[in-house]
Amino acid sequence: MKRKVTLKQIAKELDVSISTVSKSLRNSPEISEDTRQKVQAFAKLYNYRPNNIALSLKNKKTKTIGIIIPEIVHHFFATVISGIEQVANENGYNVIVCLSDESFDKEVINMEMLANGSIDGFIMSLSKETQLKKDFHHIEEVINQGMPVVMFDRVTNEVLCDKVIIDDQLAAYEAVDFFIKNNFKKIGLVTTVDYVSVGKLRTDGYINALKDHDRTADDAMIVKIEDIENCASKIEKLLQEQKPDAIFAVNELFAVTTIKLANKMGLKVPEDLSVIGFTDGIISQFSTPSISTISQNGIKMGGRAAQMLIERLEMEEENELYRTELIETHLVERESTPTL
Amino acid sequence: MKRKVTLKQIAKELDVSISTVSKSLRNSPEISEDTRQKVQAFAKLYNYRPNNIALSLKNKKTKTIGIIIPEIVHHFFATVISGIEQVANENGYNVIVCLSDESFDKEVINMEMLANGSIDGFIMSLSKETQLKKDFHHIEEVINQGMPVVMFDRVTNEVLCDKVIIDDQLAAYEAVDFFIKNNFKKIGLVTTVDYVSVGKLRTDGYINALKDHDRTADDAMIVKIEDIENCASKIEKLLQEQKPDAIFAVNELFAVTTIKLANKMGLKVPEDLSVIGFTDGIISQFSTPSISTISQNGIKMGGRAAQMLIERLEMEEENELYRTELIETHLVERESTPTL
DNA sequence: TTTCAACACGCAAACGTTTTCGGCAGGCAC
DNA sequence: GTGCCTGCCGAAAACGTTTGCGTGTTGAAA
Repeated sequence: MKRKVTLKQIAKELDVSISTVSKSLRNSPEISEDTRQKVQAFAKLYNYRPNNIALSLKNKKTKTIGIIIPEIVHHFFATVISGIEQVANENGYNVIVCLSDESFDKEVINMEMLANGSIDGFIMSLSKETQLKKDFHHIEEVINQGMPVVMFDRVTNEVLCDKVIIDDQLAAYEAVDFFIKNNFKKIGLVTTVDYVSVGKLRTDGYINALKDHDRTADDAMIVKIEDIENCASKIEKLLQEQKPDAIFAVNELFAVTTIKLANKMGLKVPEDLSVIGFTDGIISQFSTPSISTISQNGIKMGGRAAQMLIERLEMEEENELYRTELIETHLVERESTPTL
Repeated sequence: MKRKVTLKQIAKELDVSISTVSKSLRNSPEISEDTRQKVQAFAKLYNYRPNNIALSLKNKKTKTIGIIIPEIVHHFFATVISGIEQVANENGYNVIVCLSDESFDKEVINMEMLANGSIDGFIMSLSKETQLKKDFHHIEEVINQGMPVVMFDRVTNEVLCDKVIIDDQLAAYEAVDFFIKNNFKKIGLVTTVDYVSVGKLRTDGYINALKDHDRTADDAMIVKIEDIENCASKIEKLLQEQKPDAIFAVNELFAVTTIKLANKMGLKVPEDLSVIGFTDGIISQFSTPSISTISQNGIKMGGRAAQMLIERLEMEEENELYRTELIETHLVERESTPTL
């Protein structure tokens, strides 16, 4: 086993100083052609590669981006990571991934862990618990220490930083608008509890769309789900008692669950019930019927977030001007809505 | 903005030496109660945290695990990462994720990038291209440099290292065995091209199960798919010409695609055709009908891989004895197979 | 022969830690 | 008064880099 070779070892072997070796490898004109070639040959032979940690310490840059997300076993977040990783890689950055598991404490611990020099900046999406507690001091703190943060998807207005989101409210509006324009009468909503920021926005979009068409949003037509495991009865109740002809669900899990329950009750989708979901993930594509949905391009979102972070990292002067970028969405029509 | 405070700054403020500060914070008995308290109070006030990079350089340990996988937008790999992250976190490790995108070159570049000090060890699954080329010198190299590697799922016998896999052949055998025991006559196989290691093993399991029951594996009953985008015609041909009553598919994408095509041809699942897939992912759970499948616990797989790696990292003496651990699988019966 | 520039290289600091060792002062025993 | 021990602290090395600056040697010009 041959261990990694260092400048010091090369210097010793060739009987020159460490600085000579370093300069030779970096093609400094200070060094004679002769020794330079000798050193380079030797370095190549022993496959010398500078130690990243030492470079990080010296340069005070790690070329590493920290990602903190609630879950990775979630297609949307996986696509975002994929987008981040791609852009990061193109720019010579690595990504280090931490999962908060929707827990405030884990989010805080992970941030503190990474903030102590391991990374140059954060890309994150808030955990549910953090959104519930509205406690963002851990984020404020790293920003105060001069470490840039880019938030995506689940963001908050209470923290000043770059953000990249979709227009959740508008997207939801468009889905409901689609229903209204196509003459659906009783449009139900399956959404999250209000403290989930994106859920709330999508709920607002639903309500506004109805209002703008002179309909009232009836609370009986709205189901707010806290826990996906125990949501069946609530959705069944909505389907049974209100007999909606269309359902807008704020994520694909809610959409597919609604469809499954409807099927069990003898309702055919899309004949008896039309469904539009949110997030164009695996489920929407492959379930039967495939689900019409608001596409939310995670790859693009992650890519933009990474770009914004890297731009800020490589700016000379600091800039207090924070941007919020919108990633466009659109309705993907599939089998769960009728072709008209 | 207050930047991160260092030992040096504390030392200067309190007019003591750096070593005194360091020792005070680590509760060394060398330091008087008095100064110790003073230093600790000051450090707490300014929220001192040791710099990870400096510690890594000094200790020659980064407490970071490098993960290299073909894709993250793939439920199985996401669950594996989740499992790795959990165990890593419990042991004070972080994970840094790189994606090879199924490309040999990206796999090599990523490994070289991380091997230069950024991480303590690798957990990886081979890219398709690497499996095709059978070129593993990049892996041999990092192992030679004393950096432990744990491979999972897509592994190779040509590299000596710890591995964690499922018994792909046995699992496939059991799926086919299930069909045979339940009196299915014409059992088809939808699999990958042979160079994908796990695909080949599952194919072998299929063949062996047939042989053991005195049936011959007919090539006409086997479809080998290179590219999921252009597989429809091949599968349709199998369904049409051979009229199988059961299909074993080596992953869930193949399974759901087969079901969709069968539906299009007017075949009902499971009445006219039974299907068993592989990998208990989102698709299998939520498609209609839900798909019977061989469950492959990614969380457990990742967890075991992380344990093996960390054990090896924290061993004193080096140990050339490499283990291959098997994660058990089982058949999850759902709607795509008849209840008997 | 002296002077000076160019050339080639080494020294040392710096990044932020931890830890070994040595030193200084005070107190105690003789 | 001398010697020694102990308690407390600081200097310095080490991890692996990069880089500004100092220095010695060489050759040519004066």
